[in-house]
Order: sequence, then structure tokens, then C-alpha cells
Amino acid sequence: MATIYEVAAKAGVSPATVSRVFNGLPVSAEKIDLVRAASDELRYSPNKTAQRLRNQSSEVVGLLIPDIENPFFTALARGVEDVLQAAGYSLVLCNTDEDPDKETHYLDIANSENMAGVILAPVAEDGDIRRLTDRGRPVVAVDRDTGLNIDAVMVDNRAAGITAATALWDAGYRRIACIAGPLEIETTEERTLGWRQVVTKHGADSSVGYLQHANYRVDGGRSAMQALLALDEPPDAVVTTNNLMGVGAIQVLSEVGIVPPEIGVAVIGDLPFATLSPRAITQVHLPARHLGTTAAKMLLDRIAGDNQPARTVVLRAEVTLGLAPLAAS
Amino acid sequence: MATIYEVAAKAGVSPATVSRVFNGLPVSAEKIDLVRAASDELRYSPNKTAQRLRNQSSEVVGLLIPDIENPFFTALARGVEDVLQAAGYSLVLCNTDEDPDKETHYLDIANSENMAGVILAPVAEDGDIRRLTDRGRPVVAVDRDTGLNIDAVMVDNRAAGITAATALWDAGYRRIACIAGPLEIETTEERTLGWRQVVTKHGADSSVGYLQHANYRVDGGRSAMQALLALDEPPDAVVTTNNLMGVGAIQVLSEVGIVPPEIGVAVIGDLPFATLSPRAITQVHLPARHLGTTAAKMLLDRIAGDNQPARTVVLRAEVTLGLAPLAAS
DNA sequence: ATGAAAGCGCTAACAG
DNA sequence: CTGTTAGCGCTTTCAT
Repeated sequence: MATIYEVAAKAGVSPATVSRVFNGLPVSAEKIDLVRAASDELRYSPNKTAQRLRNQSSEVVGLLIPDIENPFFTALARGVEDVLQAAGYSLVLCNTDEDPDKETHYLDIANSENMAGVILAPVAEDGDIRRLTDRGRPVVAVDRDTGLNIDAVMVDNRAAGITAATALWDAGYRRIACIAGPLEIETTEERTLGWRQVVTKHGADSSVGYLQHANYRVDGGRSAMQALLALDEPPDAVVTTNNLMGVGAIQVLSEVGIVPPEIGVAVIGDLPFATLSPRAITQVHLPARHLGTTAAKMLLDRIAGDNQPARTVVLRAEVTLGLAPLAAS
Repeated sequence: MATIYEVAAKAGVSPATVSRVFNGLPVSAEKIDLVRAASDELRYSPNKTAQRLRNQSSEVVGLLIPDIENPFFTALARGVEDVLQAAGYSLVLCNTDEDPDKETHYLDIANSENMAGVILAPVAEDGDIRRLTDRGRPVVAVDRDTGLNIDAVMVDNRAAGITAATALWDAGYRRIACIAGPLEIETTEERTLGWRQVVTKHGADSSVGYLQHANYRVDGGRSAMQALLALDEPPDAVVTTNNLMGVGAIQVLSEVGIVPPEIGVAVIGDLPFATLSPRAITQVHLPARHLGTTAAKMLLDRIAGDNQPARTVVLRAEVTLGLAPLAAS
């Protein structure tokens, strides 16, 4: 790798001039040409590491997500990447695996790597974020809230739960169950509260095992659905509070030969790789990509020096209605 | 952020001694304690950027994949991450989007960021990789081949195609179509050749539109399947040469009410989020995660100084058979 | 407009 | 075993 000194020598100027050319600072047209020629010939490109050390900052932002294999988070990452890429920033994607220790580890890395900023879907409400913010590094929370007073972009999860349950009720289902995620995860809890609000409003009894807590993934949805089917009076419809559990639930239904709309299914989250006609099920689409682009723009604002009080942006989900139950039902 | 000088001052030693403590070089036990105490108090952690500039290398590796939203590549990324994480390395995930320009861009970044190495699923056979290898940075190709003499870990795609088509033939299907990806992508081409080999061996005529080229994604699979169904004599089975096109094909079938095993479906790749009973379809499981772990281990070997000639590791796919066609068929 | 020189934080000779 | 020092490649005063 050629250095700025070699370029300077070849161009017959000082290293400072080369630096100025590359940073768009005023330099005589004549010397600009000299420098350009020399650097092209040497295939020079500035050493980012040295720049970073000198500038105490880099054009890299970290994105910490809990599960890189969940399409929701990859779509979010995709949104972040689009915005950053356009702004000339690079993205470091870190998989925290729902593990607070890993989250802390990656936050430390963001710190010592002098990253320009961090977007994270937090798994823990610890104060490790403070280490970054104390140094003036902007942090934007996405999808999940932190206890801290920082920028955040989130989904109205309560409304999503209400929308899902209401869609099923309006379609005519009357025994609506809910497959919820782990209690600790706030997003799924809010969605569950939305479901509960709807079923209790209609006087439906939700205390007979219709609320199933499961892990947040496909197998969690499977076992929860199996438990629901084993009830004395199984539900005639089910809301799942995330995409993966929805996949598991639908898999089980398809295995026992009960297909929507024989049973009502509303999934909160998208099913980008569903292998059935998606018309039969109700989907409450979460704006994953939009979450990412919004968060990235907010972060870039902060990096650019925006100093206004912390903002929280709440995006809304959009519903695609499934079919109504068969008349026989 | 405390620096090594502040720690040294507080501990009453030289900066070099602090550096030695943090790098496990021989230092008297007494001073080690002093340094530890001082650095704890100051919450010191070494500045990675400075280390990188000094050492001309970092404990970061880049992973370049063409589509972060494809479960195959996220599983691969997950495998890479597991191995790197255990070895204390961090991963920078870059989405090349099947775009050679983006690939070049990220390779440049890997270079100027002094990354320890790169794992990439190449989209272009250009010589940009040379820039890294010339500087002694190891590069491992994964999933797809490069023209260069570097480490690679791949799948036996021809065999995967043969396996898929053979499974359908053995199940009794006789008009086996193939939904293939773009011609430029070598993996899908090899799989297509495998399919062709099987159908021609059995004397089946594959020249009546049974080979459909489509884009590599869900919508590609959809339009290809629609084209196949519109034929005068539609196929009674279909092989798709990747996971996403498989999803699209199955979606279309489910929409028109033809479900496997009424039609035979063999998908090369996994369907982690399939919302039907996966028993009905044949899946040729690609060892995505294993591909990642293997590549990461090879890269770490090279980073550690391993100097043997370039190796190519070929992993094999494993099949899960679907159901045979109904007797009526 | 341009050059000389200091310094970002760390590590590796080199002395001692 | 430990301290002093030079220097990784770049940017930025401070002079000129």
C-alpha cells in the first residue's frame, strides 16, 4: 500500500498537500493534477486506520441485533445498510444472540473501534450504552426500548396486537388464542396486551389456557400450537406475536390437516418465505426495513452534530386481512 | 477514554510495561498488580485503532455475501460468526447485493481497514481479490469459486442437482422440470447440469420448456412455476436450484390448489420458514452453516501463518425425501 | 497556497 | 525485567 509520503514524493509536493487534495481543501489546480496523477499511478488510497486514529472517529457504524437468522432483523439491517451505504458509511453487523454479555462485548468493541455511532435492538437494560453516549457517540435504539433518554424508533406493538385480534374477531372467530414470546421481551408483551384488550372487551374468557408463552422461534410456535390443539375446547383462531412463532404454528396446523380459514391465524410480523397462499392468513406487517432506514437517518443526523433533545419515532404496522371462516364453522 | 500513558503514570511504571501486561509478555507479578489496579480504576481498555495502525492488522474479518436477506447466507454468516467469536475476532458483514461494484468497494474497505482476512461469496471473477492477497491478507472463497488459487469451501452442486432429480425420478415422477437461476451464477448452473444429466439419462426430453431460467429470488420462482403450469403438457415434478425460487414455486402451486405430492417438488437448499408440512417435498439440504464454520477455520489458520498450498474443501448436501406421487397420478 | 513538524495511542527494538 | 524512543499513516496548526 502506497502511503501519502510516496505520493507526495512522486508528485513533488508535501504530504500535507496530498492530504488537502484528498480532503477537498484549497489547493492550486496545478498541484491537484500532480497529486491525482501520482496517486493514480501508485493506486493510493488513504489508510482508514491512520485517519481514524488521527480523527478519533471513523465512518463505520455498528448495528447490534439479537438474531441474524430472523428475517425481521435482516430486513431491518437491509434498511440500515441502504441509508448508510448512500452516505458513504460502512456497517458492522453484530449478532447479540439475545445474550446481554455479547451485547456488552460488542458495545465495548464499538467504543474501542471508534465507531461513529451505534444502532441497537437492546436485549438488556443495562447502562453499558452510557459508555458510548458519555463519549459523545450517538446511539439509536430500534425495535425495543432502553431505559435511557436516547433516540429511538419503534413500532406501536400494542396497536399491532389489537389489530391482529380485532381482525380475527371481525372475521367471525370467537375463541381467539395467543401465542406469545418470552415475558422478558417487551415487544411481544405489548402485543400480547393488545390481544388481551380485545378479547376481554368482548367478554371472551382468556383464562383457559388460550395464552401460551413460548420461545421466540419456530419450535416455540410449534409446541405452543400443539398445546392449544390439545385443549378440551381448542381455540378457533390464534394470534402469534412474532413471525417465527407464526411459522411454527402454521406448520403444525398444516401437519394435522387444519388449514386456514378453517382456523383463523393472524401473525404479527411478515412471512417472506411462507410456502402457502398467504391470502388465507392475516398478517400484521411490521415495517422492519423502514425501522432500519429511519434509525439510520436519525443516527446520521446525530453524527452530523444534530443536538436536539432525544426523539422517539413510533411507526405503525399495516394489516393484510386473511379469509373469514367457512360458513360451516 | 484513558490512554496507556495515564495508566502508566497512575501505576508508576512505563507505558511499555502497561503494554506488556496487556499483551501477556513477561512482567514481574508486583507490577502486574499495579497495572491492573490502575487500569481498572481508569476503566482503561486498549485503543484498537492505535493497535491496528501499529500492528498493521486487526482482529476483524470481513464477510462479503450477495444477499443478507437470504436464509442460506445468514446461516452461513452465523457459522462464520460462531467460529470467529470463539477466537476473539469480530465480524464485519457486508452485503454485496450481487453487484460487482459493491464487491470491489467492500474489498477496498477490507484493505484500507487493515482487516485480518476476508471470506467472500464472489459475484465477480475480477482480480480485485489480488489486492488483498498481494498484501498477504488471506482470503477464503465460499459457496462460489474464484478464478484464483486461494482457499475455497464449496458444495458439490452437480451432485446436489443429481440427487434432487433422482429423488423425484425414483419416487415415480417422469416429467421433471427444472427452475434454474441466472446463467451467470455458477452454483445454480452446476445444479442444473446435475438435473439435466438425470433426465437425459432416462431418455426424458428436456427440450420442451421444462428448463426455466429465472431470477434467484421468490418472484423468480413464482413466474417460472407459472410458465411451467401454462405448458401444453405441464411437468409432474419440478426441481428448483435454490431455496428462494423453491418458495416461489410452492406458493404458486398452493395458490392453484396443486399440493405435493400431487406434483413432485424438490428444492435444493433449506426452507427454514416453510409454512407447510415439509414432509411432502424433497429437500436437498445445503450445509450452509457448516460452510461458514469451515471457511472461518481455514481463514484463522491462514491468519495464524499457515502456509500450505491453497485447499479446496467440498461439502456434500444431504437429502430429505418427500412423498411419492399418489397412485392415481 | 504550501511546507515543516507535532501528535493521535500503541508496540517493538534497543539499552540497561 | 523494565524504561526510552521511534514510528505506524494521517491531519492540522503554525509559519512562511
